[in-house]
Amino acid sequence: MPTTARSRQYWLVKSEPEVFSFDHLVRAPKKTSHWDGVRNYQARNHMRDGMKKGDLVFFYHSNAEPPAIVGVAEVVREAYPDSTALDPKHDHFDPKSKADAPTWVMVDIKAVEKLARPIGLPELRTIKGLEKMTLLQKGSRLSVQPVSPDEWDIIYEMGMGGA
DNA sequence: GCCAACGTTGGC
DNA sequence: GCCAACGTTGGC
Repeated sequence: MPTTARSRQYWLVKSEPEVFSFDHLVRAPKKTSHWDGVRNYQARNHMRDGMKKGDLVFFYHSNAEPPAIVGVAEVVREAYPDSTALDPKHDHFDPKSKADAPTWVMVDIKAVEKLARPIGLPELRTIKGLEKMTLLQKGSRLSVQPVSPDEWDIIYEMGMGGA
């Protein structure tokens, strides 16, 4: 099997809707925004090493009532340096990150579609087949996390009201 | 607003 | 290298 063959991967990103909601993304120019401000190494690694153009992303609203998966986005640009880490005036400035060796990266994501029905966290917890989903693990705070194809299919089907 | 869980920092 | 203290995340 050719090693270049690689099927699309799936992800989930969290955002507080008060700060940046899925609707913000939909209304952004070209429905696209950089996903900056990630300051966690594991999340950074997922963006830097895992996210490829064409991968699909669930957009999750944290600190919402209820917290919920609300939309689908697509990776349209792969990891590049997060300029907000290099700007001393920026909230997300990180003095340890250097311009010639940036610690933090961002990707660009584009809104694809809003779920016909948001799938709230309490409901997700009841779905068979999602027991191992990273989002649902106790104490899980990872803001960029992988989603398995099976998990993706289950949630997408529920959200788009098929069946 | 509370607080449990997590990640990071820094003293030793 | 350990680990206590601290800051943050994010559900409730």
